[in-house]
Amino acid sequence: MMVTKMTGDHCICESEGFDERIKASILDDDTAMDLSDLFKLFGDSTRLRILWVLKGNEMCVDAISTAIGVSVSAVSHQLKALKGANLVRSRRDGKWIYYSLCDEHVESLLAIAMEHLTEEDR
Amino acid sequence: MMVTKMTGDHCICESEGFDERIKASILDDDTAMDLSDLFKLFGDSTRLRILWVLKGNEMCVDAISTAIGVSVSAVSHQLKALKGANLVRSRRDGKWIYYSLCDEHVESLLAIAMEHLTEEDR
DNA sequence: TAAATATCTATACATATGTTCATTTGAACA
DNA sequence: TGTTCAAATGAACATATGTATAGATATTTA
Repeated sequence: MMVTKMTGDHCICESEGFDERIKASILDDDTAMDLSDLFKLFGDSTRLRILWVLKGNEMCVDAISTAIGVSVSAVSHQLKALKGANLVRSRRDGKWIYYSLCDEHVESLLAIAMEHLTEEDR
Repeated sequence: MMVTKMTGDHCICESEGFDERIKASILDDDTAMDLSDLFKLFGDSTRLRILWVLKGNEMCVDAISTAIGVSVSAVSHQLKALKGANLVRSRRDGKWIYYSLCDEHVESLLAIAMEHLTEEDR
C-alpha cells in the first residue's frame, strides 16, 4: 500500500516513483463522467426495482408498472434511460414491448452491491 | 426466460407459477433504498475519481484534492459520505488523516462498470 | 376507418444534490 | 498559550433529477 501526503505545494511520498503511480491512477474527466452516468442509473430506487424485476423475466411496461407499483409513464421514462445505457433492451410484439436485461454486467453489479450491504452490518 | 404481459387488471403469463416468480423477484422498498443510496455514491464523478485514486493508494485529503483538482472542502465532504457507506476508511497520523478503500467491493464495482462501458461501443 | 389499448414524449414542478464560502475543530510546535 | 496547518463542518446557492399530467404514437381489432 502506497502512503501519500502533501507538504506545502509539493507532493512527497515514502517510496520511489510516487508521482507516476498517482498520476497513472487518476481517472480522466471523460471516463469519470461516463462511469458516473452509468452508476447514476443504478442510484434510483425505481430504476433499481425495474432492473431487479427484469432479472430472469422479460416483461412489458404495464407488467413492470403493476409489479413495482409505479405509474406506466414513470416506468417508461426510466426504461428509456436504462435502454440508453445498454442496460436493458426491448422487443416489440404487436401492441406490447417487452423489456429484458442486456447483459450479465447488470446482475453482477447488483449482486456485488447487495453483498456489500449485507456484509456492512456484521 | 419468463415472458410476461398484462391484460386488463390481471397478470397473465405463458407458463405456470408466474405470479410467484414475479413476486419473489420484487425488491422491497427498504432494500431498494439502501441499494440505490449505495449506487448514488458511485454516481458522481468527483467521488468516483476519489475512489479511483484511492485504489492501491492510501492518501490524505490534501493529496487527493491536488491529485484530482477538487477543493479540500469538497473532497472532505465527499469522503464523509463515502465513509458513511463503508466504502473508505480513515486513519489519523498526527495532523494528517489518511484515507483508503474499505474492501474489494469497491474495486469490483468499478471494474465491472468499466467493462460495461468498454463493451458498449463494440 | 374508428375505437381501444400499450407505450412514449414534452412540459412543469418540487425535491435532492454538489459545491463554495466562512467558520470551527484538532494536532503539532514554538 | 498562541500560531500554524490539516481537515471537518454548516449554511447558502445553483443545478440536476424524478414524477405527474396531458397529450401524442403505434398497433390491433371491430
